[in-house]
Amino acid sequence: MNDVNPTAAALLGLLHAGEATGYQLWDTAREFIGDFWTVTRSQAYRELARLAERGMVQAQPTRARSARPYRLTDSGRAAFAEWLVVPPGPENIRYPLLLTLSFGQFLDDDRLLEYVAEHRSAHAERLRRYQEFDADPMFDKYQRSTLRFGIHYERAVLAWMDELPGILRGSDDD
Amino acid sequence: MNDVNPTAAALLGLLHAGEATGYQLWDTAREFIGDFWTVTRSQAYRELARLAERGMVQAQPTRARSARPYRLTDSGRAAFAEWLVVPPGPENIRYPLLLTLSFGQFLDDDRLLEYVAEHRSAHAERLRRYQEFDADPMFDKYQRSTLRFGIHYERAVLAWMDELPGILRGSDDD
DNA sequence: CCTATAATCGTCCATAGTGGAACGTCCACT
DNA sequence: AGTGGACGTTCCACTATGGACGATTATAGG
Repeated sequence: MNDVNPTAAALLGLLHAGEATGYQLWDTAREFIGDFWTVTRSQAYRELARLAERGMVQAQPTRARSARPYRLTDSGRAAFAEWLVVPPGPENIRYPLLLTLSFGQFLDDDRLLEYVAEHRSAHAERLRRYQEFDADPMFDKYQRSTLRFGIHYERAVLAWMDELPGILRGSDDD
Repeated sequence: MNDVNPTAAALLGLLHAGEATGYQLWDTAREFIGDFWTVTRSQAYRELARLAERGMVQAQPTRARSARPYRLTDSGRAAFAEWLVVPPGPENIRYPLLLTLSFGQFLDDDRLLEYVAEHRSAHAERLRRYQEFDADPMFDKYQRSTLRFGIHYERAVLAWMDELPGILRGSDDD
């Protein structure tokens, strides 16, 4: 009926804060939900166009730089509310490093561990950033909840990475 | 040049173990790399067709049930080797529960915690399964490495979920 | 004030990934 | 002999990714 996909729903959710252009929505999506729900620019524009067709958002007069803000309609608000009460599905992880690792028999272990080390610094950096945010009182409890996920996740990844040299170099057999 | 996408590369990797049909590849991919790299059936068939066009796999005479096995060619082996030495990119997580959670202000906390509880049991079950595998000596060190990721990950998710009631119910403000 | 540079904004396109419907074949079991 | 389930393929609609291209506006330095 009025069903929207999660990405469209996210845009509707963000539009509750007031009208915004595709670019702005993409940008805020990146900042607020980008760590667990990617929205590309093309996608934002396409979903907005579809939502407009279906009357869930309404294009406003264009501003400078031909910026076209969209405003949430009642129908859009309703569709968002409907989407919100659908039990969320399982997560989906795509981790190229693990894919490479699983074919490790065709590569040398040192190379693998280099890849791991490169990723490690990025994860350490993200953890540091998350922990800064965590100390910041400006976030509400929902943002804090997702932030806490990030912290647990990054810590797990780091712990795992620290374990890898022992596993890979530990034994040459298998 | 001979660049293949990660999914195609995974199929080439699996084909090192001997010729296989699209169905078989999909099935083994699910089992071996499915936890961090999903390959759908349609995708497996499509990538095989593309790889065949490019001469990286070769269709063998069809067997029963019009099963068409593919065999790795030298060119395919080379393409896989090339792919393997490309540093793997960052992971990509799509977690609908976190998306819903980030819009938690429009939902009641009890409902959110119900969603969390439902997911929790699935994660607990996966952790249990992983830990069984971890005790099994039949896995080589590369499989064990990816398995260890799963264990760290599931533990992190569970720890996070156990923290949530305190965060969501702890304070009504923000 | 002027200009280079960066940020904002939109469109378009090729490629990649998801999920399920539809359909046929073969096997095991009753 | 019939039937349910596993195997196997095709096709399709929808969703997502990432980058190219081009235009406009803000802003910072000279």
